[in-house]
Amino acid sequence: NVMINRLSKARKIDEALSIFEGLDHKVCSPNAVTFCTLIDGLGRNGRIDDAYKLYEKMVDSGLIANAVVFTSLIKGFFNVGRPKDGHKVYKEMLRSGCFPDLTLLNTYMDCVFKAGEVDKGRALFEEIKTQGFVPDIHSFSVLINGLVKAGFARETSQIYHKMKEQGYVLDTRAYNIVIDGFCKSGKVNKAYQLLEEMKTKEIVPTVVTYGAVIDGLSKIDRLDEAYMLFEEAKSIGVPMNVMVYSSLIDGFGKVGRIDEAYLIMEEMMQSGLTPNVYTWNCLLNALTKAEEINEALVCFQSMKDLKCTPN
RNA sequence: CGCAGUGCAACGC
Repeated sequence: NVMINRLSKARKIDEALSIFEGLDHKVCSPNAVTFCTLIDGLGRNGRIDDAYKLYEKMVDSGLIANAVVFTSLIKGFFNVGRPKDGHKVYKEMLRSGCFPDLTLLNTYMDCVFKAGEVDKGRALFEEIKTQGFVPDIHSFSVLINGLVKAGFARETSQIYHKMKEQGYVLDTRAYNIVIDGFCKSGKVNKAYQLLEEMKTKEIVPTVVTYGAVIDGLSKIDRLDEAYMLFEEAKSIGVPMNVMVYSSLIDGFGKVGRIDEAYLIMEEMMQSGLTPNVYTWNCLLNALTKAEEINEALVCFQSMKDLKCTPN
C-alpha cells in the first residue's frame, strides 16, 4: 500500500497499477486501503474514469467504500472539470449509506467553490455544522479562499474575526489565505500587520505569504514598499520564485516604470529563475500600454527565443 | 497497532 501510494504521488501511476495487478492473491490480497490508495492515485493522475471503475470493482469484490474513497472520487471528477459527476458521486455515497466526514465535506466544499458554485460552497460550510461537525482550520481556509476567488474578498475580515473569537489557531496556510483576502479587499496594511504577527508567533512566513503581500502592494502602486518587502524576504532566506517576480514586474510595468521592470526581470534570470508566460505577458502588457509597440515586438521575440510559448 | 482522502500567492479582454 505504501509503495502504491508513493508511486502514484510521484506520477508513476502505471508502476503503481502493475504492483496492484501483479499481486499474488494467495500471498497478499489487496484490502480496502489498497483500493483507496489506487483510486486516489488514478484520480490524481487525471484517470478518473479508471478510478471510478476500480471503485465499482472494489464494491463488487465485497469491500465497503468509505468516505476516503468518495473524497478521492469527488475531487477527481471536479479536477477534470466534471462537476456534475462529482455531485453525482456525493449523492451516490449518501444512497450507499456512507456518511461524509469532515475531510470529505471540506474537500467537496473546496471543489464546489473552485467550480464557481459560490452559493453551494457557502451552503456546504453550513452543512458541516448541520452534520454535527465543528468546522476546522481547513474548513475556514476553504471558505475564505473560495469567497476571495469569487470576488467576495470583503468578507475575509468578518470571517477572520469570527475565527479569532472562537479561538482558532491559524497555521501558515490559513494566514496566507487570510492575508491574501485582506490584500484583495483593499486592506493591505492589515495584511502586512498579519505577516508581522506571524513572525512573533514563530509561524514561518513562506514565499506564498510574502508573495501575497508583495502582489497586494504592487497592485495599488505601492511599489517601493513592495520592493522593500521583497528584499526583506530574500535577506531572511525565503527563496523568491517566478510568481513573486511576476507580481513586481507587473506592478512596475503598469505604472510605466518599465526600466525597473526590466531590471527585475534581469535579476530574476541571474538568480537562476526562468520567466514563464505570466512574466512575459506582464512585460508585454506594460509595453503595449505605454505604446512602446516596437519594444513589445522585440520582447515577444525574446520570449519565443527563450523557449516560452505565448498563450 | 501500522498503510489511503482535505486548504495558500502572479498576467490580458
